[in-house]
Parts: sequence; structure tokens; C-alpha cells
Amino acid sequence: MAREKIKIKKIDNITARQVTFSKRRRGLFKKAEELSVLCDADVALIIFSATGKLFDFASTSMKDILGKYKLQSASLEKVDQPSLDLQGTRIMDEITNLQRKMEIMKKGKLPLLTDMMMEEGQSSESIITTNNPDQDDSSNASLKLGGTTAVEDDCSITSLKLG
Amino acid sequence: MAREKIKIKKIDNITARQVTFSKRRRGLFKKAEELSVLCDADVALIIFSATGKLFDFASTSMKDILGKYKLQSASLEKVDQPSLDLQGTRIMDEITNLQRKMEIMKKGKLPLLTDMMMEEGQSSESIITTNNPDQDDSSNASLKLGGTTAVEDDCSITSLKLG
DNA sequence: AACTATTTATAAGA
DNA sequence: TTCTTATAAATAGTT
Repeated sequence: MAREKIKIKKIDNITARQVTFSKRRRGLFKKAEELSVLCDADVALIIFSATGKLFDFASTSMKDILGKYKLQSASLEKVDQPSLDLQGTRIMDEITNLQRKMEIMKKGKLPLLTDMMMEEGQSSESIITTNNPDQDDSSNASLKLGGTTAVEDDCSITSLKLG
Repeated sequence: MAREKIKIKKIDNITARQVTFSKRRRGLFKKAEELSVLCDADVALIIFSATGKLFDFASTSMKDILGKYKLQSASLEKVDQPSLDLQGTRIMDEITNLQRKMEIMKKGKLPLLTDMMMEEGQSSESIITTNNPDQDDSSNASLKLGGTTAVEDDCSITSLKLG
């Protein structure tokens, strides 16, 4: 949007791509915040750079917004859970959380450090199957569901503190 | 950004606010997608209107992105001490068992321990609350404590605290 | 929803 | 990374 019009496709040059990423990321965060303020909306924005670096913004609390998101999705959720009586409980979260940590340790790898605002480990087993029927027209809002939740990162542990 | 410059504060007029919400929401989604394409980034955007309607965008799959986000968070998370009310249950055994395995893994595969910026033990209690998603307080939503978090580029973990 | 005067974002270059 | 600046894009107010 400047000296020249560009096509919206992956920028080949790595340096140029990083520069553009920085600039546009800033712009996106700014716009996200403006929308939340102007229109009294709750906005959450999560960005992973091509290198796996995390950037995020939340107009209130990321935990709250993601929690609300899950609740909304809940009605459309496909169930494939352990035991119903444990669903949504702190116990299941503990197990899920520990299992994730073990996966990470097994791999000997870790994803990037991120902010520590979210202090929970909810299960993300839910599969969103359809769009929210309640949305208004003009939106291109879409819930996408994809394949597996594989964590691919080239980040190795340099030091690990335990206990 | 048009006929007149506006201040970034909650728009009082309801109609005007809704119109602006529609316009800017579209713009935000467009920018989010452009960023993901141009820079090969994973982007997730969740918006709740003041009336509680959900709009979302994900460059790949929302499930994957949120899963990755939580993994990142989990990697810094402290494993909670189990709640007292859960002691002696079968589920507790599961947790204990997993914790033991983790202990073994720690000793076996990760003898190198260092200390650093250990972000102290935050409780990782997570309870899926039963908040009503339709109750949004449109009065004070311009409060934000967001901000962005960035992670170091070299992707290395400097410290991880468990247990 | 369309129009358009302006503001804002930003691509390229320094 | 920050700044500059010409130009593209977004959008506030209006119709």
C-alpha cells in the first residue's frame, strides 16, 4: 500500500518478508485495539511468525476470551472425550497439562517462551464443526477445522530448570 | 481515517458503533489474512461484538493455533499441587503416575539444570467456568490490559520450571 | 450499500 | 531497526 501495489502472496525475500511482518504486525495490533475500544468488542489476536515466534494481543484477558470462545464453540463441538464425568474439570486439565509437558520433554524440544498470562491447561480436544449460526451477515467469520495438532518447531532447549 | 479524524474511544451512538464495527471488522480480517499470506505466519483472530456475537478468523486451523498457543503457555507453567478435594481419587493416581514418569524423564534425559529468569510458580488452576457467554458488560469494555508479547528469535528456552 | 474526502497504513529506499 | 515519503488502502461521514 505504498510506493507500489503488491500482490498478496508470500514474500520470497526473507529480509523483506521480515520487515513487512514487523510493519504489518504492528498495524494489525493497532487496528485490533482500535476496534475493541471504538466498538466495545472483545478482541484476541494470536500470531506465530514463520519462525515460530509468538505475538499476541487481547483486549481484555486472553484467558477469558479463549474461554468464551470455547464456550461458544461448545454447542457445535464434537465430542470425543475420555469420561464424561470428568469433562471440563480441573482434574482432566491436570492430566492434559501433564501429558503435554511429557510430550514436550520426550521430544527434547520446546516451543517458544511466551507470555504467562494464561495460567491454565484446558483441553483443546474439541473439534469445531460448523459456523456459528448466530452471526450477522457481513462477516467473513469462519471456523476452520484442520488436521492434527502437531507441534513443529526447530527450537531446542539450551537449559532447563526443574523443581 | 476519513472525512474527519476520530478519537479512539467508545463510540456512543449505537448505530454508528455498529456500522463502524462492521467496517473495521472486515478491514481487520482482511489485514489478518494478508499478513498470514505475505509473511507465512499463522494468525488467529477472535472477536466478540458488544452484543456477544462471535467472529473469527484463522489462517490455518483455529484448533491448531490455539493448541500451539496453549502449549507455549504450558511450557512455562508450573504443575500445580493437586487440590485437596481430589486426594485419594483414581484420577489423582493418574496424575501422580504421570508426575513420577516426568521425574524419571527429568533425571534421565535432562541432567543439565540451570537457573535463570524463572518466572515464579503461578497457579495453573484451570476450571472451565460456566459463565454465560451472552452476558457482556458493554459498559466498561474499553478497559484493556493487553499489549503484545514477543519471544526471542533464537527460539531457545532459557528456563523452565516444573513442579 | 455506495460515495468520497481524508486519514492511515505501508512499500521501498535511506 | 527507525525514518522518510510517495502511494495504496481504509474508513468517517454522508447520501
